[in-house]
Amino acid sequence: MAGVSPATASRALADHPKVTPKTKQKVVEAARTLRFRRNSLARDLRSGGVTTAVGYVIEDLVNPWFSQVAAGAERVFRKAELELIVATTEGDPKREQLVVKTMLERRVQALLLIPLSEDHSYLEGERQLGTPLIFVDRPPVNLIADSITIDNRGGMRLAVEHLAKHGHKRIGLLAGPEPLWTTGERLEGYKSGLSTHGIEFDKSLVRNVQYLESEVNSAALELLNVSNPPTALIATNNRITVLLLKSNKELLDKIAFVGFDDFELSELLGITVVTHDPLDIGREAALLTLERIENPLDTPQRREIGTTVIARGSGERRAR
Amino acid sequence: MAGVSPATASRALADHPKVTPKTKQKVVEAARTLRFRRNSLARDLRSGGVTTAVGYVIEDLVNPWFSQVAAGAERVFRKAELELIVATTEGDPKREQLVVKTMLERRVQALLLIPLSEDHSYLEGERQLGTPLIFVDRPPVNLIADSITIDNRGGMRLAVEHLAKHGHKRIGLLAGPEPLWTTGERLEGYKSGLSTHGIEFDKSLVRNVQYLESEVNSAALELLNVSNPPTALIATNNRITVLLLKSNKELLDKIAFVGFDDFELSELLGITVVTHDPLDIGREAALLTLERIENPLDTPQRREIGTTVIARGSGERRAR
DNA sequence: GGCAAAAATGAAATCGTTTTCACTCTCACC
DNA sequence: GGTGAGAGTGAAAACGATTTCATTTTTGCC
Repeated sequence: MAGVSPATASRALADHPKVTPKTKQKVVEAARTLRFRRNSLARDLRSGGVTTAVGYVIEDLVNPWFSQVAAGAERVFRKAELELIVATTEGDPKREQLVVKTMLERRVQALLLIPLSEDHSYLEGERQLGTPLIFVDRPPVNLIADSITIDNRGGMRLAVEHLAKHGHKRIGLLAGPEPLWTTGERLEGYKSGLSTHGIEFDKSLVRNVQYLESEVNSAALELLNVSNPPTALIATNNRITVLLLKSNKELLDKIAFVGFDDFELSELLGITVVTHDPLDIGREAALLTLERIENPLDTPQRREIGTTVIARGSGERRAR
Repeated sequence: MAGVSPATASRALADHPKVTPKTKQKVVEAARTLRFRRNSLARDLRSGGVTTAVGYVIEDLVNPWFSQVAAGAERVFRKAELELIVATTEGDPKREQLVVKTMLERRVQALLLIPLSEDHSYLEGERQLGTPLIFVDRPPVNLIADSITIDNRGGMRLAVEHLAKHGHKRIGLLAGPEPLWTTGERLEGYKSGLSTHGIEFDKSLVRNVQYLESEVNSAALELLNVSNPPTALIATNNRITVLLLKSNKELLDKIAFVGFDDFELSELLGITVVTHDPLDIGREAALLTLERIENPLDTPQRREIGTTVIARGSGERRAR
């Protein structure tokens, strides 16, 4: 329509320097009236076969923590003109593989992954091909790749220390499901914190629970009814904290309590927590991703995000 | 490597019927050892130039409401083997245009949009080209397109009715920022609800606020200090409700209160709300999208998601 | 074994853009 | 006016898969 070759048209629309203003104007005008939209598929295919997108694989979008991480990452990627393609695994390790495969076929520049499966050797090939793989919240298993995690052990040590400072020597632990890597780490941090303060680890003060109101409630009641019961309680994540609040708020008025991970309205409810900023994790993960895109051959890194205690009342009650 | 032509290789990997099991095996094997990954860019380009992805443009990922909607949509799209590409506008209408353009260049099958801008005529061309455009939570302006919204007016009428049933005749309203379409709708619903119950609309009982704790607090205090003060209060969205709780929980113990939109821990706090399920919105939006992909020429629809009252105590206090 | 039909495979075009290379044209300078 | 440099443009290849059409191979049957 502008009476020029596709080559010139392409150059005109790409702001190429070697094109007469007159020609350019003709092309731009024709493009507008034809409602021309450049096809990125063809464009990306031609120029190296890599899209300007980054994949982000998560368990599920309903959990605000995941979307906060996504938000933090997105803000960084946006500046680098990278888009986010999101896919969920729905807690199914098999789906993880499928979803990852689709992402890679889509030729994303990099892949952020909150892993589920217990073995990531299936990604070894991809790693060798040079696609940056960034593990978020949990490290890779049987694979060498970059990862960003929370300082789970350190955070838990902080929680124990906080309670110890307020005179507690019997500290109960409501922990999440066992197989989770983070649960294990936090348990280790708990033990390490106890030993630092000369408190002996007592297995009867630890309960692993599923995320059900009833189960959390009964586990908490059991914990408080052992002989020589705890004077303080720690929950290893915010889901447990919230379930505990829903099922048995009064219980938390009687003892000292510290939760791991913050949650909305925690301030209003006066719940002391050890926490971190999910946006930070996303941001750091994205920054690491950009570095790895830049230098794909550098040694993979393992970075940790620090945690802090926010005192709001529940964790500052002194031991009897 | 398998000693066959690209044509045969393609057929073998695509489970084409006309390919010998033996050849297929050779190809599959070669693909594995070469770590072959099909390039969707090329594939999609060849087959019509449309990706198997749907764009989702939102204001920001931090707000759980948006990600819940995304989750609802994702679940439907997953079954249709469509992926979600997410981009945020960060509250900038100009960015909306940019982001939408990028999505369309990426050749998404459809575009879900929680619109920000006040004029969507810029999408008219796209609509004519047949790309399904689905507006979520707010309808399009100056454009005919599909939309899914909450029944804002109906919900607000429910809230008023609920309070009226408990004897309230003076009902205050803490409303969000004026320019928002939803705010306007909810205000209309409030007025309509009042008139149904023979209560006269009193402008002095309505306050528009920005999302700041201090502003919400002072607006609430002002409302309760007018002559002949309200005995009940409605907040037009959960952000206001939460800010009110944070700034002045005691205030809500004194009067009847109904919030619009639910929020985490509302149950624990005993806050009565008019609500809907964001997952529903996402689901419906996705279903509508699939329909439109199927029949691009059908007349655009405007669907509404219903609301219900959940009584939890705060809204059932009787008027003095 | 020969022949026709059916099945399997390959050659080549295609999707829409970018880019290299070659070509033409303009312009400055001698 | 001729020469050469440089700017602007076009022709054509390329990206990696799919698909049509033609060709080759296999199969079934007499």
